Amino acid sequence: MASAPTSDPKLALTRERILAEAVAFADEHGVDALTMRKLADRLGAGAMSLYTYVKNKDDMIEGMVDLVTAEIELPAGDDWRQAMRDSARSAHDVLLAHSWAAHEWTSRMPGPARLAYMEAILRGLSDAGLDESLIYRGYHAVTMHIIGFTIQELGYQNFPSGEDLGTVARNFLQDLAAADLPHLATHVEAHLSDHDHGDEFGFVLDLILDGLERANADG
Amino acid sequence: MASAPTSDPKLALTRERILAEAVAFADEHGVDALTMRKLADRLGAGAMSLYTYVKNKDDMIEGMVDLVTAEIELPAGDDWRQAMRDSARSAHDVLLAHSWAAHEWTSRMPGPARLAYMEAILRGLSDAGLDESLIYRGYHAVTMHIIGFTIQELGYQNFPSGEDLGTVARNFLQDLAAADLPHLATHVEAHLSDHDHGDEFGFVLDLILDGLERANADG
DNA sequence: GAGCGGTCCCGTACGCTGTACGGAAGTGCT
DNA sequence: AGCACTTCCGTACAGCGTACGGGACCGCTC
Repeated sequence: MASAPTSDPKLALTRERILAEAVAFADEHGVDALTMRKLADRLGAGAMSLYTYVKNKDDMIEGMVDLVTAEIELPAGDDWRQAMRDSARSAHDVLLAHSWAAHEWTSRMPGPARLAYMEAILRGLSDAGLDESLIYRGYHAVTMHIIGFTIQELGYQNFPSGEDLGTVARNFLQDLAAADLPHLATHVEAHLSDHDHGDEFGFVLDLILDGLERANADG
Repeated sequence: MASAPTSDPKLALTRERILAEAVAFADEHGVDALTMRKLADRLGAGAMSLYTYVKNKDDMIEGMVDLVTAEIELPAGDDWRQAMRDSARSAHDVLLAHSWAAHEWTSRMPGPARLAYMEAILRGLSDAGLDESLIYRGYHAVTMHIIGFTIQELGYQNFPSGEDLGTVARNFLQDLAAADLPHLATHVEAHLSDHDHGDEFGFVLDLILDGLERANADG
């Protein structure tokens, strides 16, 4: 058996492995279901062993968010609007894929990957030739849109599970009819109807980018 | 002692009183610190007594969000843009005042007050004469902005407490200088400088409303 | 008065959480 | 062989949400 290190039957514990497994777990079962004991089980380790690599659970989730952030494509290329759109879309995709991440993103300190992401967005706006005040505002407008839109989108997924969304929504519609909420009923119907409203995420993003460009031209 | 009902020294328990006290507690200490036992103590009651009026903690928080939502001024008046702006500003103020609420808002089913709020926003956009598709998209754009912007704003308040924001940010700036993040450093400096960037919330909202009006004219 | 059904309240208990602490096991170095 | 160091984890504790069953009081009806 030669010289068997601790990692013969099971891999050695590392911060990276812990964070990756934690992300996988949260993707499958949600962050709320993520506990140190269950995560340790999955890693074939004891709960307390994790604390060698992770200060505490908060620190771990911070690391998880940063790991996810690293998946996002940064804006790149000559056409700043296209670069911005592509990156925003990538962020949107990533945050949808890790549906717990958007919520955590908004309530935690940024790690290195997120700082790099912030820097890249700001550089993108700067490259666009916006003046300083518009860079400042544009940054908030764009990131707000990415996070806000995604969170809103995900909100509808959290609704009473068990039954599928369509059934739930249809029941919901009946309640709406009973109450006196005609516009809301129409809106929910629009959500249910298959006919496409097109690329909503991009639509609002373009509203913002158009507005920034226009303000820059005027200013 | 005449006929002393149960509510002589302390008020009787009601759902309204529980929710109101829970909101007050969350305002003071945050939702995370809110536990059934501590809330019951504040109400001069036992923890399990609350469950007569509240299905469980989730149901209670749903009720809290709805109570807070009821504070928001609904859009009203002939000028739809001004009505929309006023209501959005009111929502922003309310959600800032109850800094835990925006997060809970996005992950829970709407109660009656929130349904009424949604209906009112949709009616406002409908009154503006937008076509159906733009009402659909405009609704999401506007609500996304209100929630997203507020959450983002609040994010900066959650950062390591104890020291004041200025000190923390200045330390943070030094780290940024060490790393190679010049645009981000500039941005943080802009946050720290007192010189006003004006009404950012309204700026982005106007970007969106302008865009909607323009799209409606074009479409 | 006595008895009774109903409402309101809560003490106790259970399973689960994050994590402090102290010790065990294995490594490389002298 | 002995020692310092790292890596790992068993145990324990305080605090959580809440199921369950019982007690205290109300307004009734006889």
